[in-house]
Amino acid sequence: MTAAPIILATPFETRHPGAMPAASRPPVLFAPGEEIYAQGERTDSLYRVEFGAVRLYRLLADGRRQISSFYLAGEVFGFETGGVHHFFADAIGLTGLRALPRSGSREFADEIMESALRCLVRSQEHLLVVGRQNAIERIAAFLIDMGDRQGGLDQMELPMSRTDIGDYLGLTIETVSRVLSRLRAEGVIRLASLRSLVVLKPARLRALAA
Amino acid sequence: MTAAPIILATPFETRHPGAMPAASRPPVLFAPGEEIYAQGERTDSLYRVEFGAVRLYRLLADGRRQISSFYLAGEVFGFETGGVHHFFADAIGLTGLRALPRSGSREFADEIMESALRCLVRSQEHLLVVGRQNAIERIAAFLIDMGDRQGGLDQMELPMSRTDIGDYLGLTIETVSRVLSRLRAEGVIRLASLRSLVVLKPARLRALAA
DNA sequence: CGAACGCTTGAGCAAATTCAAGTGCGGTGG
DNA sequence: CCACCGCACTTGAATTTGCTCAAGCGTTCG
Repeated sequence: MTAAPIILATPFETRHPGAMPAASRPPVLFAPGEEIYAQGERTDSLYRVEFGAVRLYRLLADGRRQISSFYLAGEVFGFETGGVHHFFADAIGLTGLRALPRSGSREFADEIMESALRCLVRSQEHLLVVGRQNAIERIAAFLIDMGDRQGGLDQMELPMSRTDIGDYLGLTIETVSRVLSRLRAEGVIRLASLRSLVVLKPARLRALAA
Repeated sequence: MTAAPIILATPFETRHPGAMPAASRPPVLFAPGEEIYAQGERTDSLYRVEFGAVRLYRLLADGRRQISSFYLAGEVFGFETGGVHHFFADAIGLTGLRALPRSGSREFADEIMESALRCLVRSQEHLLVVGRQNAIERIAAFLIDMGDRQGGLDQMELPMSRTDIGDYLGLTIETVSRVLSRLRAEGVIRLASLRSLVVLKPARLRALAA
């Protein structure tokens, strides 16, 4: 949640990608936990994740956090209205971003539109998970989604912490941990390490997600 | 959830607004509970609500339902990707819709884009409510939102049933009812009728929503 | 080696759900 | 006009799910 103490020895580019002129430059680096933008800040560009992962979230006054989405390598984020960010965005691990120009050709605009709409559909699908599914179903749906977005294999990396997963799924960190333990105990998944996971019984996992 | 037995004596227009040619025609009527479109159907237009109200939702295999949004008079809905609907939409009460052309001038496209992005922001804000707030906070946030969308007065109509409200907020109908009863008992709201509500203590309601 | 951090696990608790009766209102028919 | 019926809503009691609080574990880093 707070910026990590890492100091990037050789910043590739100016610290603010919005100021970056063209597209074919090296990506801007963000340290683990570093803020990309804050709610209320002005926005003039979109970002594509080159490597690493990003979390988008909102906060309540008392500190409760809801992560609305994660963005992995290759994905685009930063859609906003009125030229102002409505969410916070920060890098999860060491992350490289490339700014995309807001304006451009008609085809490019259409592509952005399509991207924004996919984002909308995804967001509303996630609402179904958070609003109407129990803890096991939420975790199962999350793991399936993460797998699909990492090439559809049954091996995946979870770049985010358990707290992040909880704040994404509307659960506490303890519940996330308990459900993962239970899935492990049942032989549905194997945790190669804390952040690296193999699905041993994909069919079973899919059944749990429904 | 199912189409009401009302038969509209004189349909203003063909039953499918997507087929409607221009914009300046009388609106297409939908009976209470009537389906506007289904998940998986092809889409080629957007809709503006002229009067009445619309619910957009998704279903789980076992019948659990999550309403992702309500649309009231003046609001636009129907944004989708790949030309296919990802949700079900139906009329809540007697509802009039006007189809908007998908294509058009650049300014019109920009307006649609802005509308879609507002929709995205709204959806992600709602996720915070469903994912991280308790029953009282959810109902309070819902009432405030409904009031704002009906002119910002403290008097409002709730066109939807308690079941709809529950399916929107991720609560059961009983919990919705209990919370409304409690707000009434505390003098925060007054229920003129089941579907008509007055906020007596707006400040208190706002405090509860946070 | 010790401290810090992220994660796991357990026990008790609270909030919301489930199950089960009621209540009231609008509409229909006698 | 009034009684009845159906439906949406309300209310209560018991249950369950996930949360809170608390302790312990393991890995990493200074």
